[in-house]
Amino acid sequence: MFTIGQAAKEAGLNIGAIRFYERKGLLEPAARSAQNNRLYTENELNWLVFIKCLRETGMGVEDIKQYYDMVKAGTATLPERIKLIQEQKEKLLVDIEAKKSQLAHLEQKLDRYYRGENY
Amino acid sequence: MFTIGQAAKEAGLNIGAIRFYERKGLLEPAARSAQNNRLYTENELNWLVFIKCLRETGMGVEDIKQYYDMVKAGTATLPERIKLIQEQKEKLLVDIEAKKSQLAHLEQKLDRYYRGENY
DNA sequence: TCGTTGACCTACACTTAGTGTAGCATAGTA
DNA sequence: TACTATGCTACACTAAGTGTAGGTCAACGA
Repeated sequence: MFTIGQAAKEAGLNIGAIRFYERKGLLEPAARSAQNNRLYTENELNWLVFIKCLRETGMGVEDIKQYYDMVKAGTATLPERIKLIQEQKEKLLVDIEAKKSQLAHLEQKLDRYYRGENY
Repeated sequence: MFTIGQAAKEAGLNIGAIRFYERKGLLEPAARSAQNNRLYTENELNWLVFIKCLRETGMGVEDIKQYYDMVKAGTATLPERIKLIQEQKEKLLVDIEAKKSQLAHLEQKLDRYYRGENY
C-alpha cells in the first residue's frame, strides 16, 4: 500500500489533485490507515496514472468520471469504452498535428527575428 | 479594418477572449468606430493569431504580456525575445513527445480491450 | 522527556483563462 | 415599424486545480 505522497510521486500528480479527484468521484474514497491517512493499492496507482494520461490528452474530469462509472459497470460497457478511447485517440492525433503547426509558426517567427525584423 | 466579430472569426478566437486579452494588456485598447465598436487592423489581426498560437503552446497570458511589452520596447529586446521563443519551442517539442507517449498509452488500453479484458 | 520535523488531515480561499448572461444601444432589413 | 444581428459594459460563473490555515500524529535527536 502507498501513502498519498508516494502515490502522487509515482503517478506524477500533485497530492491536492488526487484528493480533488476523489472528491469528484474519479476514485473510490481511499482506504485509511489507523492514523486516518489514505492508502492506495497498486491497482489504484495504475488508475491514477491512467487518469493522468486521460487528463493530459484533454479529457475533462467529468468525462473521466463517466468512463470510470462504465469500467465499474463491467464488460457490458466495453464497446462504449472502446469508442470513447478511440475518439480520444483521434482528438490526440489532431492535437499533435496542431502542435506541429504551432512549432512551424514559432520557427517562422524566429526566422524573422534572425533576419533582424522586429515583428 | 475588422470588427471584433470578423477578427474573432479570422483569428479563430472567441469574441470574449479578445476583449479579455485587451483587458489584460495583451493588446492596445482597440480603435473605435463612430458606434463605439472595436476596430482592428490587419497587423492587430496577425498579432491576435500569434497570441492564439502562443496560448496553444501553453504560454500563459501574463508571459505573453511580458513578450508584448518587449516587442513594444523595440529591437533592443530582440535577443531576449529570441530566447523566449526558443524556450517555448523546446517546451512544445517536449509536449509533442509527451502526446505521443499518451497516444501509445491509449493504444495499449485499446489492445487490452480488444482482447476482452475489463481494465 | 521535550521539542521539532515531516507527512498527513479537513475546510476554505484563491487562481487562471476564459465563457455566459443581463441589460442596453444601434444599424440594416422586411 | 418591428425584428434581427452585432456590438457594448459589467458581472457571475466555470474548470481544474493550487495554496493556506489550523490541527493531528509518529519518529527522531539532544
